Amino acid sequence: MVKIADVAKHAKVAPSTVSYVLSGKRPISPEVRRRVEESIRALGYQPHAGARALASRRTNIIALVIPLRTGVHVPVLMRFVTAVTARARQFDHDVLLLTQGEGERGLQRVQGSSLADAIIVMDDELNDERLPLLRDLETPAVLIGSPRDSTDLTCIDLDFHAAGAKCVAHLADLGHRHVALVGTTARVADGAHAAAATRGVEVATRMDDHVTGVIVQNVPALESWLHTLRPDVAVVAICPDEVAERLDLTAVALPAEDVGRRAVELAMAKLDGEPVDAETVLAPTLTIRASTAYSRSSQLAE
Amino acid sequence: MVKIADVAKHAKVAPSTVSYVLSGKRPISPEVRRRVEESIRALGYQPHAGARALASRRTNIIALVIPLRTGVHVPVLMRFVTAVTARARQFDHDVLLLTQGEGERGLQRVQGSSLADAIIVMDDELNDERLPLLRDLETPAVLIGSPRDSTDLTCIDLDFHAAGAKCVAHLADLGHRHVALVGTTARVADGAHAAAATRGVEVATRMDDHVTGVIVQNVPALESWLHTLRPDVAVVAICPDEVAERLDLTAVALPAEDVGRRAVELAMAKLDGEPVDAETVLAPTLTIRASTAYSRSSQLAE
DNA sequence: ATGAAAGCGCTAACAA
DNA sequence: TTGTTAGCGCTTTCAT
Repeated sequence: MVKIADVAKHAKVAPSTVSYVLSGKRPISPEVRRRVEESIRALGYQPHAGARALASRRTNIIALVIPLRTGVHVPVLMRFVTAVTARARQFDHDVLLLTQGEGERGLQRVQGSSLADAIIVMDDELNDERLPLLRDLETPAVLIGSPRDSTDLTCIDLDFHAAGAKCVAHLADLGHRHVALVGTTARVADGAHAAAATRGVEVATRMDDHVTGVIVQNVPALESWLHTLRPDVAVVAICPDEVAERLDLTAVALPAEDVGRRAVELAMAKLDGEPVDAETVLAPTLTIRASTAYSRSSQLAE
Repeated sequence: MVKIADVAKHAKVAPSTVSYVLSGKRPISPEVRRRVEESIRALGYQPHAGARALASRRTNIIALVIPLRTGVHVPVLMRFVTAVTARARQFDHDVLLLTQGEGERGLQRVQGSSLADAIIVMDDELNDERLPLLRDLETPAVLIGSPRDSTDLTCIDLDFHAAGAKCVAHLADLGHRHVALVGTTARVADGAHAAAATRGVEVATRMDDHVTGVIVQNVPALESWLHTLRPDVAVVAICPDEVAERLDLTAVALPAEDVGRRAVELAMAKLDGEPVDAETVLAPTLTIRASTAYSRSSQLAE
């Protein structure tokens, strides 16, 4: 194994100089830098992660905790994961994968044994039992999801309130005046009601004959129900992109890549001691598909 | 941070004794063991991963490289991943997730910086560019998949030869005498032909009027084709469980959990210096569903 | 701008 | 059965 001392000898400098060339933590003369970099290349030197972690108290590892509950949409989960690992690499970090199965103990282990510089916890389960623990963690932590109370946390998620509003706005634009909310969470409903109030749209609590448009969440579970809808009822969904695509649904997608990236950025910011918002929220994007292809007004005109 | 010296002091023993209690690498008197364990609990001691890695040259981390090509069935991939992490934990190891995007460099980095004790590479791409590198790796490596040449490797996969044979046998049992192979790999085809020879079954290279049963692989791509088949043609598939379930197909499933588990076991065995086979192959299991619900003979009898 | 040297927290000889 | 101690390879003061 080639170690820093070997490089130092080869470049005729002190080991610390090699270290500083690598870390950039102090000025190095061009000549020395050149020699050191040359030696590193020549010898194929790669710093020992453990030694580095021990001396610097940085592991260059991010722990990522993923949920394995039934009900999580696996392809979306996977997109989160790959987005996180890709972004982490850009910060010269690797990703340690923990599964929910380990629960709190996983977090404690990571923290206790200094396995990671930061922890990203994915979960949309609003009242997670690990939330208190997450608040007390020394290790910088970022939560992907929207807990009821984000105090002392760093959270990132889609702006579900805005998403609800956007869905209503779209239906309103098409001329719909009576819409129903199906399977929507509180935040989406709030957003929908807020938008409805300003747009003169009535929000029904359940389907009735006046309803000409519906906003649905949790589409996978409602798929068969959707098929029972009259074809002239407009549907706007809040669901994974692929599901929306498959069913040709106008929808606000969960921006998995964005969320994953931002989660890493937040984690790194915290690690650098920068202040970050407790709640980061991503603007929704609505993609129009067949389920709202025809406007209410044109239907009326027909 | 509580360190081993703190525990040692608290338990009135030497640091090394604490270390040995933890590792079990030398006999400890019951009394001392009790005291040490008590102190560990009282102080909430957790060994520093980096320090441990530096001193013992073991990281207790397994690197897992997953493919992200389009075409990989994500749910199955995820089942591999969770199976690997779960089994790894039972060996007191964590999982570092690398994505294929990094290619060879990822492997070199893991090895060069001593990030992991072992590497598991998932890939069914037969002629992977990383294969030569994998052969030369110092770090114990296990390949999930079936490369053309497994010399100097440790591979684990479903026994596709046996799977092909099993499919033919099942069709033969049902009275089929003319079967076709669709989308099958060489190994499956070999197994199918071998079984066909002993069972008096004709294997057609393409669909024709004599064919009463087909063996399909790569089902997702063939889904629409399957719908064009006459309903009395029996279908046996080699595909993920969930796909088979959704389409109600008699099938040999890819045993993701088993493969993941065994991959970890192989990696740990190699790490312990135990000799392992170059190729480990898992016996196929065939689940009977609607696509072969009626035997040929009973159809003829009708 | 560079070097020397003291640890980081742990494991594993080596001693007893 | 237990203790003492010399590193593991790196970072980071402290000197110069």
